[in-house]
Amino acid sequence: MAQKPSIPKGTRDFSPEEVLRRNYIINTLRHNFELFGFQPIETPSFENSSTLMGKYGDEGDRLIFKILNSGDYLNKVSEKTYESKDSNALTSEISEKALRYDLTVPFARYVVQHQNEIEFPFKRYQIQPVWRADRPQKGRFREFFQCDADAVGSDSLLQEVAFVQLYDSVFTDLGLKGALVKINNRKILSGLAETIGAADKLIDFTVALDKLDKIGEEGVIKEMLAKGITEEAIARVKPIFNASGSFAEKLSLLKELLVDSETGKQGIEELEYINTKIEALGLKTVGLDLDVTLARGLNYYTGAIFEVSAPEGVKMGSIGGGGRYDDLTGIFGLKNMSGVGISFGLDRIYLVLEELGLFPEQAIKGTRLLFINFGENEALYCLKAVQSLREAGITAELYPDAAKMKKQMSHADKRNIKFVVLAGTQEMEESVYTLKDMKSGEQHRVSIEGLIEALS
RNA sequence: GUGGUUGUAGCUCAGUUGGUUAGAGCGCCUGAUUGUGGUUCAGGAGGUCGUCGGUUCGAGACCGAUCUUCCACCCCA
Repeated sequence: MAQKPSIPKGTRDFSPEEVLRRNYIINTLRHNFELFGFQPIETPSFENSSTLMGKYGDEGDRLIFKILNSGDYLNKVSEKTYESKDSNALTSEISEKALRYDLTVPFARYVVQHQNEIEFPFKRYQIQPVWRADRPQKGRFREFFQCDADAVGSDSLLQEVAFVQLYDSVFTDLGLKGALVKINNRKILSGLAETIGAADKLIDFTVALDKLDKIGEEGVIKEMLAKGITEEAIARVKPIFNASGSFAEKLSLLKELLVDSETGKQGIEELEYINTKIEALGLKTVGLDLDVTLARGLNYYTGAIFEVSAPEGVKMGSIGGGGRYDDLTGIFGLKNMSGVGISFGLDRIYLVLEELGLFPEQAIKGTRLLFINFGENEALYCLKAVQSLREAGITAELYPDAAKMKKQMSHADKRNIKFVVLAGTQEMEESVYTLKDMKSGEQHRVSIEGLIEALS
């Protein structure tokens, strides 16, 4: 037997229906990105390893797909490296290119490389696949699309405000109600760590805090203790574990806690500014909420942190996220370039829309009209009508072979084509077409104009 | 990367303590029906039981390795 074909772990094929649905989401995103003044760019699917390595932490480096050098790469490895069997050392000698891990670092590289051509502030969007050598599970793949919008070269908090509006606009267009934009600020997290005397354990502190909704208060406390944060310190931040109420109420709780922290107070001011503006402008679909426990993993966020959660009742994690990073381009030598950006999780939005039945039928329709093929002469007669229909913007096609009627009709049925036309010698003599509605089974004879009218 | 889980027809799955020729439903093909699809009826094709190795007189079943599926952790969209 022939070898059973397969695709690599964590990758997927997409059927026509799936591609149409994905395109519907992508088109909605693209439309809104452009509406907000973002410009499209694209970057290569693989970069020099040096561009990517070390930007995502040790864990990230492990998850980057490396591309093997061409030629007799092993022959060029130094004896010392070869004999040491040190994977990391060997990797850098046999691989100098790697698949894109996200869109943010390539964007930073792009900005630095093209800084003299770019007009700042620069707002770009980018919708491309990225790759991670992760172990896949539900909603997590080794190849997936990121849909990013970032703005660099402006410190203004109005950018943050615009991103909240962008989320609102996109989810309004997609008809997805109940999504919640959660916002926090890295400075508040720093302030909290500072206030409790754990400034040196900021990362451990935030990682533990981020798990609150997953492992609960006890779990978080346990993890913090394990990381060496004292009981007194934990007791001081305990009020935020079950902070509730309005945005303003949570802010006032933070104000009390962070009264001695300059950094913390600055974070509060920023959140207050964003919230005030959003309240004045109003949101159509999404909600905006302050979530003090929001502490997304990426180390480079310095200000606002965003995360969008799916509507309640849908078993899905975040469907988007982002934040402000003050010095992303610094690693490539361009200082003082603040950026802020968000990302939409295409695959997860797809799963949510599917679960809630929110894909509009018109967005995913295929061919609407199939002409049955009775032979050479009849086919030509049909193609004339096909041509006219296509000129009128109606998707129509002729079955390519004069196959059995049953086969052709069944083909239309399986492809979910709503109408078929039967045109044989009788119809040709009278210059008409027999149009059949596949759902009702009704059929009648009409002219070309009649066809166009019926399908319009 | 750690721990667990899964793999039998195109798809979803049965398959008894290891014992002839491995089954079902759906789908597919042919016919009933030479200008009418879906429904119905009759017939038919399709399997190296993920792969490699081991135990055994005998393996779909037991053991090992490997790949794959899904889940939890780590991390993340």
